[in-house]
Amino acid sequence: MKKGDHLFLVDGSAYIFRAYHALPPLTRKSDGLPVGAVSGFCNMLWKLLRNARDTEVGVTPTHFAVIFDYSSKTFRNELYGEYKANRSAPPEDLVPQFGLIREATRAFDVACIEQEGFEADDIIATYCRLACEAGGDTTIISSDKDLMQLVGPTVGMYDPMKDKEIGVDEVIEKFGVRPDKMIELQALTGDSIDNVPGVPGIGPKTAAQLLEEFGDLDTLLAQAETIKQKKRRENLIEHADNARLSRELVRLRDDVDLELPLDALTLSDLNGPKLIGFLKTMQFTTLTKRVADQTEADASAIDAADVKVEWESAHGPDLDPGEGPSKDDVLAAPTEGMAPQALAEKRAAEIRDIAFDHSKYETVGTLERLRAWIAAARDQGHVAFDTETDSLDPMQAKLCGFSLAVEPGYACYVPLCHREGDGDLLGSDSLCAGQIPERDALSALRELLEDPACLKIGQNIKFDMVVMARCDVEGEPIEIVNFDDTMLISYVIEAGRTAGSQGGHGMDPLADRWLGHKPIPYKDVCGTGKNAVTFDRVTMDKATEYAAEDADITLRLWLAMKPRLTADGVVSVYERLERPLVPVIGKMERAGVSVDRQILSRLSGEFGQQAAGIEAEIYEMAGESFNIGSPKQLGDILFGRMGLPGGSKTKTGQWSTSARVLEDLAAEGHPLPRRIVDWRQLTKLKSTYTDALPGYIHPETKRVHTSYQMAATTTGRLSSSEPNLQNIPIRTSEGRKIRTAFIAEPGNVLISADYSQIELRILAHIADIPQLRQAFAEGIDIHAMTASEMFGVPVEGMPGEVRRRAKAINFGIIYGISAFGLANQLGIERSEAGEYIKRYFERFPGIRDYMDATKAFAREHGYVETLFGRRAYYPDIKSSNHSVRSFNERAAINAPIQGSAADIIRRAMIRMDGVLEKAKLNATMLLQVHDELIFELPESQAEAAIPLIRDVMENAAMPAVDMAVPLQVDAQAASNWDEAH
DNA sequence: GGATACAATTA
DNA sequence: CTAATTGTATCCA
Repeated sequence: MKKGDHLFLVDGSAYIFRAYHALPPLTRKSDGLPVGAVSGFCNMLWKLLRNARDTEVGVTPTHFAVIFDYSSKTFRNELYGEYKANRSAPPEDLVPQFGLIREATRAFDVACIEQEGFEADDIIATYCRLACEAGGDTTIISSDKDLMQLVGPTVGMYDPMKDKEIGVDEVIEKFGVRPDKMIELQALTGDSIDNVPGVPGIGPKTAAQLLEEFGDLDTLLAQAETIKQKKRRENLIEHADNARLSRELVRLRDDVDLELPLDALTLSDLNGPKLIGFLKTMQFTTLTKRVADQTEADASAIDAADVKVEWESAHGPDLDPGEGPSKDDVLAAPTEGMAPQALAEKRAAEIRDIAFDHSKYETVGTLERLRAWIAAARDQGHVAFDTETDSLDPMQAKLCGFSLAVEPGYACYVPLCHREGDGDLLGSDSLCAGQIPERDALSALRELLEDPACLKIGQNIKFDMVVMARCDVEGEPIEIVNFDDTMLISYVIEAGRTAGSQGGHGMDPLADRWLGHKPIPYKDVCGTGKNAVTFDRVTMDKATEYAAEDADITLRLWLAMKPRLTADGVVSVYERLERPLVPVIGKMERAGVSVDRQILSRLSGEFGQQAAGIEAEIYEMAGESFNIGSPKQLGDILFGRMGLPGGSKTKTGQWSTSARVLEDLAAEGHPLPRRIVDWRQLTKLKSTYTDALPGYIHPETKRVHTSYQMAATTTGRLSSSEPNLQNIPIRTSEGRKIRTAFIAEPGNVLISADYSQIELRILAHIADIPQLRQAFAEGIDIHAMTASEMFGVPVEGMPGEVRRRAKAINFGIIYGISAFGLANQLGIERSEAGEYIKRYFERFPGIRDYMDATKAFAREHGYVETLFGRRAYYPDIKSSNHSVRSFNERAAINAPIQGSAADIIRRAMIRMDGVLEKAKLNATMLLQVHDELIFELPESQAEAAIPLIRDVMENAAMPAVDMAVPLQVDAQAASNWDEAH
């Protein structure tokens, strides 16, 4: 470096925090990766490097470096252990941006500097000194007051956000002292964010005045007795040592042993293609264009770079609590942007105020108009999309039309195959006029749906995805690439908050809650009962009002709700546990499972015959015939006419005829109740499974396609319906037979892989219970271990009954145990159950601590969290009604355990396809049953697939959560589900 | 036909 | 004692 050269030093870490807080949240279009701070950083670097002459800095750099903090552990912590101890962990959507900003620096071909044991400020100070000695000038890109001590004749500062230079005069204007006195000024004022003590009661104004009066800090402290103000005098005397310590903490070191010499910072020519590759990866279209223009590169010829994003690495540079925003940064933010919470509220309120006007919706009848709408959508970068079909089952549904919304109030409906005429008389109905030929409309639509640069917003978009995938007009299924789902956003921000009467995450309740709007009821459009018609028979005017409104509402909901993800710190739950799962589950639903009709029909016959036999026996014993399926009639017979002793009663005052009660009666020697239980079991198996399942076999695929609900439970579990394949019998030998009807295609096998004791393992991890952790680490029988701890019985030769009780207690713990419930489960007295619980807590005090802590957390915050940050709300946990409150407490204790297990298997499912594909295995994931995954694949590949599947599942928590307990997965292959499990 | 009660099935 | 769905009976409009 020589005279006339100019060094730019960017305070990278400070900039990251400042940009994060000052700029509105921005996420990458294709995958929701948070990139707001990265974008701000890139724009700033570009400006500094290319337009330097135009800015007020007025100079062009010859040397350039971006400097980051490496870790919060520096020599200052040895001086003062509490230094920066107040700082909290950075927000979750900032974490992935730390690494990206370093990548950005490299893409700009600028030195990227961080050094262990030193703060960025010390490195900056050292380069400043070296540049000064070489006769060059320096500009520090920062507005941090900690750096102002370096300002002098050859060193200036520049605030890139306010586009403002800070020189000697500006420092004096702001703080009332010359830059070389900044150290002493800060020594007096201290800094609550960095936890620099200072002297109490002294702020910047007083400090400047004192330094002016006494000249320097040592003189001031030596002559402190002469100060008139009593409090100030006492504080200065009492905290003199703190002031001296603070001076050492704020003084920057300019003697860092640099890894990179000053001359290595010489600015090289910009590598346009490299930078463009990075910017394309980030999808910063405006800046990409600008860089391409300036460097005369052809952006379209450059591929997006392969940038690694580590959302989850919990350790490493920038990530320990040492790096919260400094006070200056936080104060600077509100003038330039808004806090995420305020922004979310403002946005929601603005959207709510926009009125609905159904008359403005357009019916699109020509390809030109459709193209115009699609162009508007692409121009905007996002569009709400909704399909209209003739069925709620996406595997049956035929597409009738679709709607788009580009801005609130601007929406259209594109009818595709609306018909008119009398459908009952063959051939008398015909396609309505004014519709685009379906093929043309769909190929235009494909362009939009498959364009990764345009975000498609749906309400339960999995439905639309399955419908569109089945619309393979050109032989290729239509994909929806790059999407958001308002149902899932709602689920992530308010699971549990809106349960019950308020009505969950469907469009109608969401529109009511967020927009104060009641959508046109479906009944008003299609009628009800036997007058109901399918959507393709609705007149196009009515269809447009209804369908376009749906897209309009979806768009508004997205605008109103999306910012809440950032405000609540749950972006990663949505992006890592919900959104990527949508196509995975869509694929499973489309795959379906093969069910053997013959086996079911044979079983149905068997069950029917047995039930009929038992029915006759029952009438014989009862002395009359009655409706066994009616609990009311049954109760009258048993407890009225036959005079048996009743057990418990139901909440309506009826005698209970539950299996529990009937089994107790059977144990007392009455033969009839036993037969009732048998009859009920058989009729249940027949009606719910063997009779109903064949009706779900799809006419074309010949397979059964369940529907998974992603937003149905409070805890994060999926649910399955139509048919529910998550409650196929397994407990009894009769029931198990039903599983033999779930088969692989000829030449294929089914693999069932299930987690062993996942919830107890999660409990052992969360509550950190040494005995449980050890037992799982050693792979020993967990229920026997519990029994042994509690009852002092050795595991060897333990009676089955003892282990059974311990097992019930272990389950009870996961369910937020109560003496009442445990007594019920084990059929013992409540007092005895209470004794068990007491003894359990004595042996495992950590469990009680976990339960108390969880309840306290839920009461304070109104929600609990899983290991992965998913929230479950329990608004009634403060209820004055004891049973309501207790119920909520138990649910709140259970939710982090059940929910963490649900999160883990979701993670496994999301990763699974990629791993199997990479290993060239043609395995299809078919079903999920909470802790189990079912696959179908060629028999020859089963041996190779099993270890792979186990590996993905066992390591699914990593790297986000490093479990203290290993996860264990058992997997087997067989030709049917019964043998595979 | 729609809502509710009760009993069954699963993890 | 946690989380779900389904089928039948029953009551009500």
